[in-house]
Amino acid sequence: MARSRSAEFAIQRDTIVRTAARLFARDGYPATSMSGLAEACGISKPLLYHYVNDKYQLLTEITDGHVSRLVALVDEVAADAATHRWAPQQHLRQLITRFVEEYALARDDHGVLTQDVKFLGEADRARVLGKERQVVEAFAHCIVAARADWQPADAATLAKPLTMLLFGMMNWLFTWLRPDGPLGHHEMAPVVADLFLGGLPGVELPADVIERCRTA
Amino acid sequence: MARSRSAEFAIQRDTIVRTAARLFARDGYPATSMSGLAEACGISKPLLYHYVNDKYQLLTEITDGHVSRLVALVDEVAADAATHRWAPQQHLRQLITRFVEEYALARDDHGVLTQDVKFLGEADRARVLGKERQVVEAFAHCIVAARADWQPADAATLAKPLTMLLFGMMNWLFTWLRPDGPLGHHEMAPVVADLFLGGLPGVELPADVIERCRTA
DNA sequence: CCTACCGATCGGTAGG
DNA sequence: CCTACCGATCGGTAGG
Repeated sequence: MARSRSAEFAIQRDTIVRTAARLFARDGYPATSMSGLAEACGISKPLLYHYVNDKYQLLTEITDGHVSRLVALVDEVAADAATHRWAPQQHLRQLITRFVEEYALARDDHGVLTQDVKFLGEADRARVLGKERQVVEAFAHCIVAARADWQPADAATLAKPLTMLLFGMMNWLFTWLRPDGPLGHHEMAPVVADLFLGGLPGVELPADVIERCRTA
Repeated sequence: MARSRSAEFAIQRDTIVRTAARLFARDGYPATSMSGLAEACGISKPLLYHYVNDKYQLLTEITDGHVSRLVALVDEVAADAATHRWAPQQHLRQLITRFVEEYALARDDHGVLTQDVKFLGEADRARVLGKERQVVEAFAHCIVAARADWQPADAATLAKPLTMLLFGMMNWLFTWLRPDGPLGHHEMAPVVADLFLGGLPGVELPADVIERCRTA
């Protein structure tokens, strides 16, 4: 059965969005031209504008689509954790593994998310950052559960910063990990988990810093 | 005593380079216009071009200047380590502290280095990445020394990736740490060191992965 | 002849 | 679905 016109349209459009993500990730949003994108897609510029409204629409679609999948991934892993009654450490390890896997699959989209979110307008940026915050909170909640010795003030001060250190490792991964290198993301995910879970029990802040943050 | 004309020139020029770093870090190199830079400096565009040859010169100066200070910083800390006969763990902790301190002082420059190095020409990029590699190797050397149990193949496989995880945490720090927040980089540097040094002893890769990387 | 600097505009190219 | 264009703005420089 032949595909309908709208199915053909959706396929061609998706190719364009994938190509745009690749170029945005490589050159950055402002340095990517729509002519260059048309050329990379093997189509004319007017035809490109048959599939997309404007350059900005590509940016919102790539960033919002990716961060929405990350929010869904957090929920998926939480469901698995409930089913299997995972300890917080195992839950966090699974979050790390699944996120590194997703980042590898959506390498370009993730590059655009970390690099070009600043070019979103205020409303779109707020929506994307809101979803990022949901993801961060899921990780932070898991980290707090893994540190049963923390007082509420310790958790309030340290959970988010430690989460961001973890995201620093994961987000930075794909800036240096070569896809054709001997070590892939599949080998690195457990290393990230081992390093973070191994270091987590020993992290603490001086009591006066905790107190200052609590009253700030 | 009045400053000489060339001293006035150097001061005004430095102000321009600092402002360019701030705008590049905020908006990215391609999205920053020379008209906007001139306006931010409170001077006309022709006067801006009296101080700098072109836009690209600003990018090379900011990135190369910053990474050169990082290379010097590595040597400084190595000298301190030799003087005080620091253990590798203490040496690494000091590297982390001093680097986080330098990143905080040169926040804009570091943002430009991590974000806009791709807009350098081939020769300039090679020079900057070469200096980055020097810095990475100093950290990696320290990490290997801190893991006395490693065989040469373990060190060859794990040292660079672990170094990059550490740089991921440090480089990502200033994307989320608010300068006016209750927690500053001064409090976060020991947290980064505790987390990394606490997790380092427990990190390992399966023997077959080490073997595959050794023969790759 | 040098420096410091302005108002105006250059050749090209961006998104659309 | 292409050629031919636009309003604007880019990086960089002219004359005075």
